[in-house]
Amino acid sequence: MDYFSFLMTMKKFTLPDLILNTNVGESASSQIYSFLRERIIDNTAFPGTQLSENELAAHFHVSRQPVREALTRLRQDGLIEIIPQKGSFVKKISVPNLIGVCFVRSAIECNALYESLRLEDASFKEIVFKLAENLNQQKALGEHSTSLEFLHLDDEFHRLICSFSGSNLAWEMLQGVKANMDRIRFFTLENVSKPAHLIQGHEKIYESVASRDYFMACGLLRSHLYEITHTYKQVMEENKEWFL
Amino acid sequence: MDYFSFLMTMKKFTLPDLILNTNVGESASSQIYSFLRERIIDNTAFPGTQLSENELAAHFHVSRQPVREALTRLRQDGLIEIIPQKGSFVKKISVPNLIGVCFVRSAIECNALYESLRLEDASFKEIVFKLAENLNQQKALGEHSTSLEFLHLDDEFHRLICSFSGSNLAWEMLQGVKANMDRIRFFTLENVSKPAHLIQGHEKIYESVASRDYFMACGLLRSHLYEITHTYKQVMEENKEWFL
DNA sequence: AATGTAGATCTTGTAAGCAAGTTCGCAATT
DNA sequence: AATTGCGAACTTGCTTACAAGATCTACATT
Repeated sequence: MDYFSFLMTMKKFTLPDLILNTNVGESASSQIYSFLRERIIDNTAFPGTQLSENELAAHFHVSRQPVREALTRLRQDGLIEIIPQKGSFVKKISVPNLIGVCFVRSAIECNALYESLRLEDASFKEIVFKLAENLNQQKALGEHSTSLEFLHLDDEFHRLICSFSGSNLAWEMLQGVKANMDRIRFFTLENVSKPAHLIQGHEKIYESVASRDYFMACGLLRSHLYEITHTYKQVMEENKEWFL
Repeated sequence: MDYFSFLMTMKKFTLPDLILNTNVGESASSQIYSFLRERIIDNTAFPGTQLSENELAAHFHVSRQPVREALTRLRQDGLIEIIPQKGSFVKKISVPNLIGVCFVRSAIECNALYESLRLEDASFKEIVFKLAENLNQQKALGEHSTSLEFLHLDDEFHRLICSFSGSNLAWEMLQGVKANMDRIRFFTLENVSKPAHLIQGHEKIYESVASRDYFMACGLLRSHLYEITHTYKQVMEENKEWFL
């Protein structure tokens, strides 16, 4: 049993003492925010976990103030819930929210594909080339990759699709609502939707895009994005208390 | 010259002393956040305005902490920029961001229209009925309304369109990215895109939706949403220093 | 007159402590 | 044994105070 698995068996979310990087231009609260956000998305801090300001402050060797700011930002992200005089808790995964995110993602990514039709040829080919590159990296990783490594490549693939819209803005906006979905993907990757399967999906999408078959690409992309609305059920079976 | 206009002529953003509601369950920081967010969207706190933590704390008769939390949330919304040891400033309006928001909105709202085709008849008719009701309210307000009143009805119209997707989630997600767009709409409403014109647009969209002409409705909605990418230019001419 | 430097005065970041509400356990009482 | 009540130990919200960097002004120097 590795360290993170061990943590997940504990009732309270505990951390090793962590020394924040004081030399870098990043503030303490910002570093704490990034750290906690990652721990929530990779489910080290699983749904329902209590995040105590005092405890976190002690672990990071800072006062409560920077921790409070980090928690405020996490609440804004919809990842935690702060109840006055009770505590701060990692939110449970909301299935309606998951479906909503799928809808928003497929709406935006498919429309980005549609915009690609208006793109000038050079720009179009540039993105297609980057997609091919990314796909090769996915294959190179193969089954030997960790979930986190593959997730980054998967994100990059979909970011490139969004860039067909002419800018990176659409993808950036998706980040704000994507966190809840990523928490589930972290699990399905190891159980149901393994990398090999996702790579197949990406490959089909890529081929349709490259051959400028918009309708096919759009349909495949939509199915690909909505896959999680089926696969989450298996994760839910094993961890019912994590879902809302 | 009314009070708000007066404020807008000043270099620093100043406020009258405001007493926060202590009896209500809402925290001080939350009240300050809501207040400042509205002032930024209605351009009382115009782009470039400095928001001093000390000054705000004095005006609200609280310490810096709740003000800091409010500012942190505003930064997360992309409405202000906090520069350490320099100050917090209302962000300028970004034209690329505006175009990005238009893209995201039209992608989501048009896809919601598409989902309406799968909706069962009763649900469909219920939303159409609400749209008609809303449209009547818009007409009732007429030209005698304030920008803010009309904006609320306009928002409700588009929220109803999003509800064709089966839930309110898509609209809620749009709120996070819509703020920058609303700042411009507040001006164009009084200069270029007057309510009467927008009501005409809404009416045409409504008719297409009601007669289940998906392609027409989608096209009209898209044009309607992208209108601001042309009308903003007039506002920009008069206030170049507010734009990025 | 132009320039450079020191200091006062801004700014946000962080620390430490108090206030008020919730929860949980232990002890006294019935 | 069951229940009730009090208190200790938590929680977050807010206040106050200090730290450190940025900026502007006034004065001295060239």
